[in-house]
Amino acid sequence: MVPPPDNDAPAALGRPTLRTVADDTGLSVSTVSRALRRPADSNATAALVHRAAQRLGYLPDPVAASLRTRRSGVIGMVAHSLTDIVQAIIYEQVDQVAVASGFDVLVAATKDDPAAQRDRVNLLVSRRVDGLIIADAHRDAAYADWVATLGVPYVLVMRNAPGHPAMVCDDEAGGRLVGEHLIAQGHRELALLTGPDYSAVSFDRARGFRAALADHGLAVSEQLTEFGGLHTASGQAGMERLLGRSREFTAVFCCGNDFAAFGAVSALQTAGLAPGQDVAVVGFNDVAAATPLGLTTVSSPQAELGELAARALLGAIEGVPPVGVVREPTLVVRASSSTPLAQMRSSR
Amino acid sequence: MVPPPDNDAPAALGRPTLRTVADDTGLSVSTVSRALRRPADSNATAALVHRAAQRLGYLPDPVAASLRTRRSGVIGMVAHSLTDIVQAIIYEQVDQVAVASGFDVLVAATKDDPAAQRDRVNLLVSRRVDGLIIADAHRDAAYADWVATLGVPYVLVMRNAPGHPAMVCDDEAGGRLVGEHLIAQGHRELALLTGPDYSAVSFDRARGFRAALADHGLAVSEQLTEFGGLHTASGQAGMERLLGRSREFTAVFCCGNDFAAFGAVSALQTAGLAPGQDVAVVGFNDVAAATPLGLTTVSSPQAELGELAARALLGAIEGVPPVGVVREPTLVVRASSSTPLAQMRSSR
DNA sequence: TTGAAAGCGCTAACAG
DNA sequence: CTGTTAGCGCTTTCAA
Repeated sequence: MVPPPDNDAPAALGRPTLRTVADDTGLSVSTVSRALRRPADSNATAALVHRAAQRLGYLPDPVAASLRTRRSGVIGMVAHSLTDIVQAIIYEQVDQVAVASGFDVLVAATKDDPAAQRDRVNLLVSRRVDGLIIADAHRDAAYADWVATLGVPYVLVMRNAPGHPAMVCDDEAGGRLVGEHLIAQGHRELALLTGPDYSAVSFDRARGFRAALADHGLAVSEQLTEFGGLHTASGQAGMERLLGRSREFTAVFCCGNDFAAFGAVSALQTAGLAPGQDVAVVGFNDVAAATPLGLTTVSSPQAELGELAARALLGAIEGVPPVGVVREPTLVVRASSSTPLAQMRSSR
Repeated sequence: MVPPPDNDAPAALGRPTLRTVADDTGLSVSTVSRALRRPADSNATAALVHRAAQRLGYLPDPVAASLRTRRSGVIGMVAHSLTDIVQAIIYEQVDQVAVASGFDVLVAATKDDPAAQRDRVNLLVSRRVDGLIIADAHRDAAYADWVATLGVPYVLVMRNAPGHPAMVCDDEAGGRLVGEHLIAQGHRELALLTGPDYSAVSFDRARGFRAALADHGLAVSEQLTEFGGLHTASGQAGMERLLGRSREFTAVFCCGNDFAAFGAVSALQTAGLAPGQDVAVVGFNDVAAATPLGLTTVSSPQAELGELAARALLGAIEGVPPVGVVREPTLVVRASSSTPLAQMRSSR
């Protein structure tokens, strides 16, 4: 016969568990578990247990609890890249709201790769996240549609996808603002540096821009359209290709983001053209460096969208169906586009 | 007498478990568990089990496994903020290396708040992370010392703390490079916009800068020292305070980072001073926007440090004690400091 | 209120 | 190689 385990033995090595606290207080594990989830002052036992737990340095084990309850107090956020400042800002807002409500946030970056999107989301779900914030949705909604089948509450943020709850900026309006502004400045030969088409964000901005031009009987020629992407390097390369083909434009809209615009500015400078003086340049997002650079750009309420997304998700976890929100962007005019065409150096 | 549970009953609703696969194949749970961890082609049973698992849509439950094995296949990274591009770059490298080795990464941002540092690390540890990457260490090593007591493998990155394995840039050398450069350009009245003193990074840069000046019998006066922080807003405010007090400087080193330098540039512009022409400006990190702005700065191998940290941590998890690495930075001279003092507009 | 007991899904001895 | 048995630490019926 094997001797019965000695339940009063001090817990082996390692962190104290409920058992440790139970043995210490002479109570049962279940009583301790309950007591710990009441306020410390609700009850004599609760007080006793909280004190003992404190003294013993007990910390709850969320993974054990999670195994049992099938919820984790964690929400997952999937971004395309956290080196994109906009995604980082959203992440930080989400984190802040979540932590204030007793949740924690796990992030995952996917680089917009569909395989990574599946893998990361599956991991998050395996880890029992109570909800998902999707910041890297694609226009073709296959990804978002799949997320919706998972049975986990979710909301999209920044990037829209048809038929899903999303907290987004009105990017088409943003594109229009830029188009109207440049036309008002006298520009007629307009170039466009696009962002990735799979993102509703850059797609809609380009559409709005084109729509504004169309309203004035103008258009961006094929010739003056190039891919500018989301990075300084891709923006620079795009502008170099553009310049290699034509200099018959007086303004360019970098609809991907300000970083692409920074790259475009570099390329223009290298080509001996002064942004704002020879070619007007407009970006999107109004990141910090846009100010000292004097870059005209469109400001969108990124932090607010992150906060809205987090709140909507927390609501969804409580059973309140999330409802999408669209916020309006504003144009921020700076030196890179504030000189009317007529006064620019090489205006034709 | 309670009837024995019907083990052959189909698993209730919900995801298939090992039990589901076991029942389906007529094998035991443990056999299935083992088979699933071998290659599918190692064995007739393994093949059978893998096929069944596939067919039933079985996905392993990492939280259950983690509860049992006390390891998770997850490494934790704690950063001060992911909106700091440098921290984001490090995160992405860590993530990449980790994922390639079958690990996943959980991030947490602390804003350098000690309470948040404890909370977030505790959370990560509760979630059974197999190792920790600390990117927000402080110079007073209380935080790092505490992390070391946790019994979880860890490495520091970017920010050093005495007595801990760290992958860092030689920031003092970086500060020296800046000092030598500005002196060589003819500057004698030098201002310093500091970063937070709790970060070894900005502290060491300031020290190196001062040491270089001292080598030439120069010094930064109290009068010309201001806090510039790590953000555009704080850099701008710092420069405004500086300008409010004195214009007797011809160059400024913003040792916090390039964002602080961007803020300083804005403040100078607002004051009617042209960076590079009236006042030389130098930043640190060489972020993307430094190029179009023509900001002189110091380039440090951030991505490499992230990669090194991840590899060192993975080694540490295997039992190989991590050893710190120091990488040398390089100066990148651009327009904001390339005009010698003698040729600058308001040189005295 | 409290405690005993069962079990979340998995892995790890230990026998066969 | 296989199955049996025992938990990991926690929550949650269910009785007392």
